[in-house]
Amino acid sequence: MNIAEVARAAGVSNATVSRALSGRGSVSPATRERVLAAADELGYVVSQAASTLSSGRTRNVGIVIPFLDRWFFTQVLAGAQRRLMDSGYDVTLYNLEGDGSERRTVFDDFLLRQRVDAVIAVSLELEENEVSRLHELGKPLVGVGGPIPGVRTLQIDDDAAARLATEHLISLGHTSLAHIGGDEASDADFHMPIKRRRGFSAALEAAGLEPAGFIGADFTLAGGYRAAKQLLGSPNRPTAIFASSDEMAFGAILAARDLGLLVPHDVSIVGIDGHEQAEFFGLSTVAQYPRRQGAHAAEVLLAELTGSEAPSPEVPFELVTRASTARPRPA
Amino acid sequence: MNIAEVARAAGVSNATVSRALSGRGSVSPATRERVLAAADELGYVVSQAASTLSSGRTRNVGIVIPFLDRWFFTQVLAGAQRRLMDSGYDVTLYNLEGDGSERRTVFDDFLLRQRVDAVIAVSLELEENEVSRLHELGKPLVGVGGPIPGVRTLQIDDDAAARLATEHLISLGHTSLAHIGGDEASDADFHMPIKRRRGFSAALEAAGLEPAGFIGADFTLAGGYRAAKQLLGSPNRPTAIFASSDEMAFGAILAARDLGLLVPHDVSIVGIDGHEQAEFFGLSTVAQYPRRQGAHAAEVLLAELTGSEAPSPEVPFELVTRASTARPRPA
DNA sequence: TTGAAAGCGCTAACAG
DNA sequence: CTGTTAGCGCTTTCAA
Repeated sequence: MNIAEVARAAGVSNATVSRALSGRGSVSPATRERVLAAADELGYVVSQAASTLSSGRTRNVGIVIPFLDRWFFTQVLAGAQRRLMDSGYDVTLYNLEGDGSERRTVFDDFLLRQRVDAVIAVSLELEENEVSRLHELGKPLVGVGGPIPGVRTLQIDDDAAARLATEHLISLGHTSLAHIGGDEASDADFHMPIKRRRGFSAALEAAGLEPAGFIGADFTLAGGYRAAKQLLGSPNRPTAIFASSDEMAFGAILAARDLGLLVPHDVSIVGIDGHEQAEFFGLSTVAQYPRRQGAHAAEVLLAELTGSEAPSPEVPFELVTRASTARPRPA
Repeated sequence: MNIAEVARAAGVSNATVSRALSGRGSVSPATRERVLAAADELGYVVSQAASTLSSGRTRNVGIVIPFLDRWFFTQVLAGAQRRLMDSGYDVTLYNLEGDGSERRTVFDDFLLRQRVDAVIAVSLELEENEVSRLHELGKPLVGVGGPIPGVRTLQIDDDAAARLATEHLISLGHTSLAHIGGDEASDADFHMPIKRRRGFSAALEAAGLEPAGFIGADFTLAGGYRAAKQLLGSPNRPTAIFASSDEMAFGAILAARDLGLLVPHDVSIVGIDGHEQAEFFGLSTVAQYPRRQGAHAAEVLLAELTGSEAPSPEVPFELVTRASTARPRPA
């Protein structure tokens, strides 16, 4: 089943079938109608390989991701995949987790094997030559969740988001605030932890307050738990904790409970993310929308691929207040 | 940069380069050496499209998945992707979550567009004609996490796993056991909930016990929480709960705590999955290894594609005992 | 073991 | 608006 058979059935040339089916070039409505009918009847679908070979377009986008088991990443992936599929694009997934050897493979072999039209890099710090090679090949590249030098990137303003979370606590009247943030090890994340910590500090400073503590941990429930245990177990424990991610914040909530502390009565806790379980935990958080970020990234790429003007990448975030934050208990 | 340039550089024909690089057909060691050197030097990689068009092979496997935000699925995906990448295969991700309209698109357009050599279906009940169309196209198909009629599938023996979990509780001396399982809505899962419930019942029956309760919920933390609250809030609450998934079990643990019950002192809780957070929660569970299941699935496909004998799909599971289960408190 | 040559199925100039 | 035609780059007979 190939284009020729459709052409024969519709009584036109191969080229016309190609035009009618792809939408490139003009075809009279009547002819298009006939072609579509014939193609449908015969159950014809273009051969991806032939089309690619001839046109240079693959209708395939590569998504490179550092892990698969973090909520943020899968959300971005899902959002991007969905948006791309809606436009008839396939998504090839490159999961870099592991020893790092696959990273070179991905770049040297896969991306260069002309398998993709464009690339989305999620929370990944690309090396300069990785970026430039993609550029040379004319492949649009957009980052999500971390800035890549010279590359359009979608990410929330981490500094501002952290400030928002902190100011929320301050506005409630807290004066003893601690922060649970990323440790040095979380470097796949472009200093994101540092920016959030900076936002925290800035908000405190603006209010004339001193930080009541900082503990680095990894971005997991267990990490948040351990850090919070430490913070809340100390003699002069803070009355409020800002955690750099919701998963950490969940851990902090559990730690507080295990210490017999009531949230928010004894300690207020706020996170960043808008994780789907935040509602369950009653967690106040600065929500970001990774799914939309993924979809936006896809749109930017799609626009670049079709030569239209790329949409301006707005990356909204907002405070969602739930039961985990309240005024501090009067001393 | 194409095969011809490499051929020229190595002083051989295109055909020989193709043979040397693909390993199909015989080439003298010396020649192969020269070809590889030339290709490497020139930074040549075969054009996927041209190769596919000419050979009919895509070196691409489609993975179809119902959601992206469930631990089990992403683990399977990661395992399969990794194994396939190691063998030089790409993975195209089809995420079916949504209204179901994309399901037809995926089958009608994407899979038939000759974009994949094989398909892995994760926890997806395929319709008969979907299966047969893949068959007609000669595309190997393997399922993970749910049986598809007429298709090789990797999945744990749900009945046996549930029995194992239940017997663990019984062997500790519990006589009042309840079950939190999937509700009717979880139908993407091939009656898996039903099989697990059956295993639970069978184990009780074999021990001459009556079930102390069953509540259906969805496979989430919140679902498990609500169900456990109900179970544990009742006047004659069970001393042990078997939850169909670890996430549900986490919810049950939190529910117990919120009710002021001690785990395992007042109530023992066991799950199924071997979720990465099970350790944090101290959850006893019947661990399965979805990552390995994904890798196995990939191996089966790879074997079928190369014509070698497919490995026998072993799908192990085992009881991992932690702090959430213990003897019932003497009455 | 190696080379010559015929496609694989589609797209995009170009001509009309 | 439509047809003709020349590739796209590789694989695979078939011969040598």
